Amino acid sequence: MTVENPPLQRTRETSRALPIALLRARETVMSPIRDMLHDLNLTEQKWRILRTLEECGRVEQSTIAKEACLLLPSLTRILRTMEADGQIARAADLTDKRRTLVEITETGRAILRDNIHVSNGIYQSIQSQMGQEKLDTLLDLLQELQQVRV
Amino acid sequence: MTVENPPLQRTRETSRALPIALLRARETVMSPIRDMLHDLNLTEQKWRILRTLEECGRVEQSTIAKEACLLLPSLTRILRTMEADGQIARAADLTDKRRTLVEITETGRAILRDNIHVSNGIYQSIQSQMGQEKLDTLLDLLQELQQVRV
DNA sequence: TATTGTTATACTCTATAACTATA
DNA sequence: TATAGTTATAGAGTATAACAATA
Repeated sequence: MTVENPPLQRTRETSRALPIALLRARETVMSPIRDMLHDLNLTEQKWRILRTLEECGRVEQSTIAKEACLLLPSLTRILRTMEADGQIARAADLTDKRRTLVEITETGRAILRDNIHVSNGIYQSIQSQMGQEKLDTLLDLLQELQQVRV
Repeated sequence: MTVENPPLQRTRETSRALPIALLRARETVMSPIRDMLHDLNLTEQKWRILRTLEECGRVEQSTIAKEACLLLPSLTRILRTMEADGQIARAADLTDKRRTLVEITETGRAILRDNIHVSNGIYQSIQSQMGQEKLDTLLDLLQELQQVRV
Protein backbone atom coordinates (compact mmCIF):
# COMPACT_ATOMS: atom_id res chain seq x y z
CA MET A 1 0.00 0.00 0.00
CA THR A 2 1.44 3.35 -0.98
CA VAL A 3 0.71 6.76 0.41
CA GLU A 4 0.71 9.40 -2.29
CA ASN A 5 2.59 12.59 -1.69
CA PRO A 6 0.51 15.72 -1.78
CA PRO A 7 0.72 17.40 -5.18
CA LEU A 8 3.81 19.57 -5.35
CA GLN A 9 2.66 23.16 -5.80
CA ARG A 10 4.86 25.59 -7.65
CA THR A 11 4.85 29.35 -7.64
CA ARG A 12 3.40 30.95 -10.72
CA GLU A 13 5.53 33.18 -12.94
CA THR A 14 5.02 36.70 -11.56
CA SER A 15 3.80 37.89 -14.96
CA ARG A 16 0.97 35.32 -14.67
CA ALA A 17 0.22 36.04 -11.01
CA LEU A 18 -2.88 38.21 -10.92
CA PRO A 19 -1.92 40.54 -8.04
CA ILE A 20 1.44 41.38 -9.60
CA ALA A 21 0.17 41.51 -13.18
CA LEU A 22 -2.62 43.87 -12.12
CA LEU A 23 -0.20 46.06 -10.21
CA ARG A 24 2.34 46.31 -13.02
CA ALA A 25 -0.32 47.11 -15.58
CA ARG A 26 -1.71 49.74 -13.26
CA GLU A 27 1.71 51.32 -12.76
CA THR A 28 2.05 51.72 -16.53
CA VAL A 29 -1.27 53.51 -16.78
CA MET A 30 -0.79 55.56 -13.60
CA SER A 31 2.61 56.94 -14.50
CA PRO A 32 1.39 59.89 -16.61
CA ILE A 33 -1.61 60.38 -14.32
CA ARG A 34 0.73 60.75 -11.37
CA ASP A 35 2.50 63.56 -13.22
CA MET A 36 -0.83 65.30 -13.67
CA LEU A 37 -1.84 64.77 -10.04
CA HIS A 38 1.50 66.10 -8.90
CA ASP A 39 0.88 69.35 -10.75
CA LEU A 40 -2.63 69.50 -9.29
CA ASN A 41 -1.33 68.80 -5.79
CA LEU A 42 -3.80 65.92 -5.47
CA THR A 43 -3.15 62.40 -4.21
CA GLU A 44 -4.35 59.35 -6.11
CA GLN A 45 -6.88 58.79 -3.36
CA LYS A 46 -8.39 62.27 -3.68
CA TRP A 47 -8.64 61.79 -7.44
CA ARG A 48 -10.51 58.52 -6.97
CA ILE A 49 -12.85 60.20 -4.49
CA LEU A 50 -13.63 63.01 -6.93
CA ARG A 51 -14.31 60.52 -9.74
CA THR A 52 -16.51 58.44 -7.45
CA LEU A 53 -18.51 61.43 -6.26
CA GLU A 54 -18.98 62.78 -9.76
CA GLU A 55 -20.41 59.42 -10.73
CA CYS A 56 -22.47 58.59 -7.65
CA GLY A 57 -23.83 62.00 -6.79
CA ARG A 58 -24.62 62.57 -3.13
CA VAL A 59 -23.61 59.47 -1.20
CA GLU A 60 -22.70 58.31 2.27
CA GLN A 61 -19.08 57.75 3.20
CA SER A 62 -19.22 53.97 3.40
CA THR A 63 -20.15 53.92 -0.27
CA ILE A 64 -17.23 56.16 -1.20
CA ALA A 65 -14.89 53.98 0.84
CA LYS A 66 -16.01 50.89 -1.04
CA GLU A 67 -15.96 52.42 -4.51
CA ALA A 68 -12.65 54.21 -4.08
CA CYS A 69 -10.96 51.34 -2.22
CA LEU A 70 -10.24 53.24 0.99
CA LEU A 71 -10.77 52.54 4.68
CA LEU A 72 -13.25 54.71 6.56
CA PRO A 73 -10.69 56.21 8.93
CA SER A 74 -8.54 57.23 5.97
CA LEU A 75 -11.58 58.66 4.25
CA THR A 76 -12.56 60.72 7.29
CA ARG A 77 -9.19 62.43 7.27
CA ILE A 78 -8.97 62.89 3.51
CA LEU A 79 -12.50 64.32 3.27
CA ARG A 80 -11.66 66.81 6.02
CA THR A 81 -8.93 68.37 3.91
CA MET A 82 -10.97 68.12 0.73
CA GLU A 83 -13.82 69.93 2.44
CA ALA A 84 -11.40 72.62 3.66
CA ASP A 85 -10.16 72.94 0.08
CA GLY A 86 -13.72 73.31 -1.17
CA GLN A 87 -13.64 70.23 -3.37
CA ILE A 88 -16.43 68.37 -1.60
CA ALA A 89 -19.31 69.28 0.72
CA ARG A 90 -20.85 67.34 3.56
CA ALA A 91 -24.39 67.42 4.90
CA ALA A 92 -26.12 65.39 7.58
CA ASP A 93 -28.60 62.79 6.40
CA LEU A 94 -31.89 63.95 7.90
CA THR A 95 -33.51 60.52 7.79
CA ASP A 96 -30.62 58.79 9.56
CA LYS A 97 -28.47 61.09 11.60
CA ARG A 98 -25.61 58.59 11.83
CA ARG A 99 -24.94 59.08 8.16
CA THR A 100 -23.11 61.93 6.47
CA LEU A 101 -23.87 62.62 2.85
CA VAL A 102 -21.03 63.83 0.68
CA GLU A 103 -21.12 65.48 -2.71
CA ILE A 104 -18.67 67.03 -5.11
CA THR A 105 -18.66 70.83 -5.39
CA GLU A 106 -18.29 72.97 -8.49
CA THR A 107 -14.62 73.44 -7.54
CA GLY A 108 -14.20 69.66 -7.48
CA ARG A 109 -16.03 69.26 -10.77
CA ALA A 110 -13.84 71.89 -12.37
CA ILE A 111 -10.71 69.96 -11.41
CA LEU A 112 -12.06 66.90 -13.20
CA ARG A 113 -13.25 68.91 -16.20
CA ASP A 114 -9.96 70.74 -16.61
CA ASN A 115 -7.93 67.56 -16.57
CA ILE A 116 -10.08 64.91 -18.12
CA HIS A 117 -8.23 65.35 -21.40
CA VAL A 118 -5.18 63.81 -19.73
CA SER A 119 -6.89 60.56 -18.79
CA ASN A 120 -8.74 60.52 -22.10
CA GLY A 121 -5.43 60.99 -23.88
CA ILE A 122 -3.91 58.04 -22.06
CA TYR A 123 -6.96 55.97 -22.86
CA GLN A 124 -6.69 56.86 -26.54
CA SER A 125 -3.00 56.14 -26.61
CA ILE A 126 -3.67 52.68 -25.19
CA GLN A 127 -6.55 52.20 -27.57
CA SER A 128 -4.41 53.02 -30.58
CA GLN A 129 -1.78 50.53 -29.50
CA MET A 130 -3.98 47.66 -28.30
CA GLY A 131 -7.08 48.24 -30.36
CA GLN A 132 -10.59 49.04 -29.21
CA GLU A 133 -11.72 45.44 -29.13
CA LYS A 134 -8.96 44.20 -26.85
CA LEU A 135 -9.39 47.18 -24.56
CA ASP A 136 -13.12 46.50 -24.25
CA THR A 137 -12.43 42.84 -23.56
CA LEU A 138 -9.91 43.79 -20.88
CA LEU A 139 -12.36 46.12 -19.17
CA ASP A 140 -15.10 43.48 -19.33
CA LEU A 141 -12.79 40.88 -17.79
CA LEU A 142 -11.63 43.25 -15.06
CA GLN A 143 -15.23 43.95 -14.15
CA GLU A 144 -15.93 40.23 -14.06
CA LEU A 145 -12.86 39.55 -11.93
CA GLN A 146 -13.86 42.27 -9.51
CA GLN A 147 -17.12 40.46 -8.89
CA VAL A 148 -15.65 37.03 -8.32
CA ARG A 149 -16.19 35.51 -4.89
CA VAL A 150 -12.75 34.58 -3.61
CA MET B 1 -16.74 81.83 -40.82
CA THR B 2 -17.41 79.79 -37.71
CA VAL B 3 -14.99 78.69 -35.04
CA GLU B 4 -15.75 75.20 -33.82
CA ASN B 5 -15.80 74.53 -30.13
CA PRO B 6 -13.25 72.03 -28.91
CA PRO B 7 -14.82 68.59 -28.50
CA LEU B 8 -16.49 68.32 -25.12
CA GLN B 9 -14.70 65.64 -23.16
CA ARG B 10 -16.58 63.63 -20.59
CA THR B 11 -15.32 61.54 -17.71
CA ARG B 12 -15.46 57.83 -18.23
CA GLU B 13 -17.58 55.63 -15.96
CA THR B 14 -15.23 54.57 -13.16
CA SER B 15 -15.85 50.91 -13.95
CA ARG B 16 -14.45 51.58 -17.45
CA ALA B 17 -11.55 53.73 -16.23
CA LEU B 18 -8.44 51.56 -16.32
CA PRO B 19 -6.72 52.80 -13.14
CA ILE B 20 -9.85 52.28 -11.04
CA ALA B 21 -10.91 49.05 -12.73
CA LEU B 22 -7.41 47.62 -12.21
CA LEU B 23 -7.41 48.69 -8.58
CA ARG B 24 -10.83 47.27 -7.78
CA ALA B 25 -10.04 43.97 -9.45
CA ARG B 26 -6.78 43.82 -7.55
CA GLU B 27 -8.53 44.48 -4.24
CA THR B 28 -10.79 41.50 -4.86
CA VAL B 29 -7.85 39.20 -5.47
CA MET B 30 -5.70 40.66 -2.69
CA SER B 31 -8.29 40.35 0.05
CA PRO B 32 -7.58 36.70 0.98
CA ILE B 33 -3.87 37.18 0.31
CA ARG B 34 -3.81 40.01 2.80
CA ASP B 35 -5.25 37.66 5.42
CA MET B 36 -2.42 35.25 4.73
CA LEU B 37 0.23 37.96 4.82
CA HIS B 38 -1.17 39.24 8.08
CA ASP B 39 -0.67 35.80 9.66
CA LEU B 40 2.86 35.66 8.21
CA ASN B 41 3.64 39.15 9.46
CA LEU B 42 4.69 40.17 5.95
CA THR B 43 3.73 43.28 4.00
CA GLU B 44 2.51 43.11 0.42
CA GLN B 45 5.78 44.69 -0.64
CA LYS B 46 7.91 42.02 1.06
CA TRP B 47 5.80 39.32 -0.56
CA ARG B 48 6.37 40.84 -4.00
CA ILE B 49 10.09 41.06 -3.32
CA LEU B 50 10.24 37.38 -2.36
CA ARG B 51 8.31 36.36 -5.47
CA THR B 52 10.55 38.53 -7.65
CA LEU B 53 13.73 37.14 -6.16
CA GLU B 54 12.57 33.54 -6.44
CA GLU B 55 11.94 34.16 -10.11
CA CYS B 56 14.95 36.29 -11.01
CA GLY B 57 17.63 34.63 -8.91
CA ARG B 58 20.49 36.87 -7.86
CA VAL B 59 19.77 40.39 -9.07
CA GLU B 60 20.65 44.00 -8.42
CA GLN B 61 18.30 46.24 -6.49
CA SER B 62 17.23 48.41 -9.42
CA THR B 63 15.83 45.30 -11.06
CA ILE B 64 13.88 44.34 -7.95
CA ALA B 65 12.55 47.88 -7.67
CA LYS B 66 11.26 47.75 -11.22
CA GLU B 67 9.77 44.26 -11.06
CA ALA B 68 8.15 44.72 -7.65
CA CYS B 69 6.97 48.28 -8.33
CA LEU B 70 8.91 49.96 -5.53
CA LEU B 71 11.15 53.00 -5.28
CA LEU B 72 14.82 52.44 -4.48
CA PRO B 73 14.75 54.30 -1.17
CA SER B 74 11.81 52.17 -0.03
CA LEU B 75 13.60 49.05 -1.19
CA THR B 76 16.76 49.92 0.73
CA ARG B 77 14.83 50.08 3.97
CA ILE B 78 12.67 47.03 3.33
CA LEU B 79 15.65 44.88 2.32
CA ARG B 80 17.43 45.90 5.52
CA THR B 81 14.70 44.35 7.65
CA MET B 82 14.36 41.34 5.34
CA GLU B 83 18.08 40.72 5.61
CA ALA B 84 17.88 40.98 9.40
CA ASP B 85 15.02 38.46 9.29
CA GLY B 86 17.11 36.11 7.17
CA GLN B 87 14.73 36.15 4.21
CA ILE B 88 17.20 37.59 1.71
CA ALA B 89 20.99 37.91 1.45
CA ARG B 90 23.09 40.65 -0.08
CA ALA B 91 26.52 40.45 -1.64
CA ALA B 92 28.66 43.05 -3.39
CA ASP B 93 28.94 42.74 -7.15
CA LEU B 94 32.64 42.16 -7.74
CA THR B 95 32.61 43.38 -11.31
CA ASP B 96 30.83 46.66 -10.48
CA LYS B 97 31.20 47.70 -6.89
CA ARG B 98 28.35 50.20 -7.06
CA ARG B 99 25.93 47.34 -7.37
CA THR B 100 24.60 45.10 -4.64
CA LEU B 101 23.34 41.67 -5.62
CA VAL B 102 20.39 40.31 -3.71
CA GLU B 103 19.09 36.77 -3.50
CA ILE B 104 16.41 34.88 -1.64
CA THR B 105 17.55 32.60 1.20
CA GLU B 106 16.22 29.17 2.11
CA THR B 107 14.18 30.84 4.85
CA GLY B 108 12.62 33.10 2.23
CA ARG B 109 11.97 30.21 -0.11
CA ALA B 110 10.32 28.25 2.69
CA ILE B 111 7.86 31.10 3.29
CA LEU B 112 6.80 30.97 -0.36
CA ARG B 113 6.67 27.16 -0.41
CA ASP B 114 4.60 26.94 2.76
CA ASN B 115 2.00 29.41 1.50
CA ILE B 116 1.83 28.97 -2.22
CA HIS B 117 -1.28 26.81 -1.79
CA VAL B 118 -3.13 29.95 -0.71
CA SER B 119 -2.40 31.90 -3.90
CA ASN B 120 -2.93 28.77 -5.98
CA GLY B 121 -6.26 28.24 -4.25
CA ILE B 122 -7.36 31.77 -5.08
CA TYR B 123 -6.24 31.28 -8.65
CA GLN B 124 -8.24 28.07 -8.93
CA SER B 125 -11.28 29.65 -7.37
CA ILE B 126 -11.15 32.42 -9.97
CA GLN B 127 -10.51 29.90 -12.71
CA SER B 128 -13.55 27.87 -11.74
CA GLN B 129 -15.74 30.95 -11.82
CA MET B 130 -14.38 32.70 -14.91
CA GLY B 131 -13.05 29.75 -16.86
CA GLN B 132 -9.49 29.02 -17.92
CA GLU B 133 -9.82 30.69 -21.28
CA LYS B 134 -11.00 34.05 -19.97
CA LEU B 135 -8.36 34.01 -17.27
CA ASP B 136 -5.63 33.36 -19.83
CA THR B 137 -6.98 36.14 -22.01
CA LEU B 138 -7.01 38.51 -19.05
CA LEU B 139 -3.41 37.71 -18.17
CA ASP B 140 -2.35 38.13 -21.80
CA LEU B 141 -4.08 41.50 -22.01
CA LEU B 142 -2.57 42.68 -18.72
CA GLN B 143 0.87 41.77 -19.97
CA GLU B 144 0.19 43.65 -23.18
CA LEU B 145 -1.10 46.68 -21.32
CA GLN B 146 1.94 46.70 -19.08
CA GLN B 147 4.13 47.08 -22.14
CA VAL B 148 2.19 49.89 -23.75
CA ARG B 149 4.05 53.16 -24.18
CA VAL B 150 1.90 55.81 -22.53
C1' DT C 1 29.86 62.98 -15.75
C1' DA C 2 26.61 59.34 -15.13
C1' DT C 3 25.01 55.53 -12.36
C1' DT C 4 23.94 52.64 -8.09
C1' DG C 5 22.46 52.77 -3.94
C1' DT C 6 21.96 55.14 0.83
C1' DT C 7 20.39 58.55 4.00
C1' DA C 8 17.30 62.12 5.56
C1' DT C 9 12.93 64.22 5.81
C1' DA C 10 8.20 65.33 5.34
C1' DC C 11 4.04 63.63 4.04
C1' DT C 12 0.40 60.33 3.43
C1' DC C 13 -2.00 56.09 3.75
C1' DT C 14 -2.93 51.61 6.31
C1' DA C 15 -4.56 49.05 9.99
C1' DT C 16 -6.58 48.42 14.30
C1' DA C 17 -9.03 49.50 18.40
C1' DA C 18 -11.77 52.38 21.15
C1' DC C 19 -15.24 55.64 21.13
C1' DT C 20 -19.68 58.60 20.12
C1' DA C 21 -24.06 59.08 18.38
C1' DT C 22 -27.89 57.13 16.42
C1' DA C 23 -30.96 53.37 14.93
C1' DT D 1 -27.33 45.40 19.90
C1' DA D 2 -25.85 46.89 15.51
C1' DT D 3 -24.35 50.53 12.41
C1' DA D 4 -21.98 55.03 10.62
C1' DG D 5 -18.52 57.58 11.32
C1' DT D 6 -14.62 59.72 14.25
C1' DT D 7 -10.49 59.75 16.89
C1' DA D 8 -6.13 57.97 18.33
C1' DT D 9 -2.03 55.64 17.46
C1' DA D 10 1.54 52.84 15.54
C1' DG D 11 3.53 51.38 11.54
C1' DA D 12 4.79 51.47 6.81
C1' DG D 13 5.28 53.24 2.13
C1' DT D 14 5.93 57.47 -1.08
C1' DA D 15 8.38 61.12 -2.91
C1' DT D 16 12.13 64.08 -3.22
C1' DA D 17 16.65 65.82 -2.60
C1' DA D 18 21.25 65.42 -1.21
C1' DC D 19 24.99 62.47 -0.80
C1' DA D 20 28.86 58.72 -1.28
C1' DA D 21 31.11 55.48 -3.93
C1' DT D 22 32.17 53.77 -8.21
C1' DA D 23 32.24 53.56 -13.25
